[in-house]
Amino acid sequence: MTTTTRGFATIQQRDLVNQIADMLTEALLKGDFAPGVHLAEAQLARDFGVSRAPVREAARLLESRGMLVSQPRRGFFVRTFNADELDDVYDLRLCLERHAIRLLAGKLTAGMEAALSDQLETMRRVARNGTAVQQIEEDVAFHRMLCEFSGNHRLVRVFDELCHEMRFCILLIGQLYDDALRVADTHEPILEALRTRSPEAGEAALDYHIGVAQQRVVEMFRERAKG
Amino acid sequence: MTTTTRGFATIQQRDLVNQIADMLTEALLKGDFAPGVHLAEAQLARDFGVSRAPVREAARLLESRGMLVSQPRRGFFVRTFNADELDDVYDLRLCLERHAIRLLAGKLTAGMEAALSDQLETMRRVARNGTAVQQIEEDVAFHRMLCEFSGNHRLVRVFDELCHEMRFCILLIGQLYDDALRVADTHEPILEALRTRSPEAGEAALDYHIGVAQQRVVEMFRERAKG
DNA sequence: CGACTGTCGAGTGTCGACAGTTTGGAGATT
DNA sequence: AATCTCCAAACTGTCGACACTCGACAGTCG
Repeated sequence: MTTTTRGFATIQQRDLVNQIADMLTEALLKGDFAPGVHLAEAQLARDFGVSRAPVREAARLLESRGMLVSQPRRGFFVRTFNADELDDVYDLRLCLERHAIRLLAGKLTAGMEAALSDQLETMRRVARNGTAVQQIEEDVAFHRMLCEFSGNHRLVRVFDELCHEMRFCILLIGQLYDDALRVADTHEPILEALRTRSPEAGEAALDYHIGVAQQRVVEMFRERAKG
Repeated sequence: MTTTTRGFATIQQRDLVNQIADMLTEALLKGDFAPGVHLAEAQLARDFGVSRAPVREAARLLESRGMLVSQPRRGFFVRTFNADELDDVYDLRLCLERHAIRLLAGKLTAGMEAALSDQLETMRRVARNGTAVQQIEEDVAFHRMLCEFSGNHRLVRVFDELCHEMRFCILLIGQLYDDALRVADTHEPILEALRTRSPEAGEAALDYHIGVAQQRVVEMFRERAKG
């Protein structure tokens, strides 16, 4: 959080574009728009009570995040995913996190370890009494920490992009965690491997953890496409 | 090239936004704008002879590609790179290509091998009589093929983004290849390793090849920042 | 009956304009 | 001389409007 010299939080210059982008994102994740449907600028502008200009820019933003696609002279459409694309996303995500773990294993500090441990505790807490969305967010936050602690900021940016897409697909499926507490526990081996400072052990733990999730999510997604 | 049933090339619907984005990209890569300088929409609009709307959208596009950054109420600025950021880009690029090689080693077809071999030949040709820009493009094309043949389309997209940034930095440095022919030759071991279908050998060849480039480019970039 | 053509509504691409903000400098003050 | 204040110019964010394009539907001709 950026702060002024007096310690006040700076007033967020949340212009219309970002507000609209956030609202659209939320609507997309809530499933208000079916994949593939056309988003008319003028209609959205009326809905939000603004002109088309900021709507266009917000849509472009979401396009760059892979949530919308545009066709010349036809406008914006909600991004459609197929199971293969989702599989690619998970594959790439694993690639990134493996790399992050490899980097991280060589320079894990006590502070990082504590932060990861805390995050795991948070996951367990929301697993007991939290919404599905919260559970997903805290899960993502753990993995994001791994990326952050790797020290490669560019990697984090790509990870964030992939997360947007995974979230999109997961919430499209409906529900993911039948036993959130058990899912939270499966992160323990990753942290355990990191404590041994062994890149190989870390990669192995990740391979298993993400591999299971990938298989499960992609499978559910493939089923949903059929039914 | 898409064609109609009679063989006509489809008319490119190149709207202003894409044209402007391309021209801006070219100008940035040519070094017409120093890193960090402010790009005024109205001025660009006058230069291009259009209104501000398409200029804004083009700028947003370049922002999403990481070539510009924007600040609320202040507008767009040419992205500045420091050596550490460039190092991150190369680090991530190696991560991606290692993954691509790993995937590719298991399913290399004769067609893929021939394509890579051809591309290597093209590199040698432009190394003898081609511009520095051509040499870089053909070099990138070889590595892009590796990503494409991996079968993970999402990976290719990220690779393309990283390439934009690397190109930006490399052309900022001025020149890269003192001996382009030798550089082209250093790709041979990668192809050779792939022929043995060994993921480990492929990764090792890549590690060396990209490691050398990374060290060299980042070093040159760091020097330039000082002088 | 089928294929082509003209028309119409919806929607995007682009433009010029206005309001509020930021910036840089002239002038005043210490 | 250095710093502060205030103002004007420049710039961004947003808006409403217009022209052109696309897709659909009805009508026409073979």
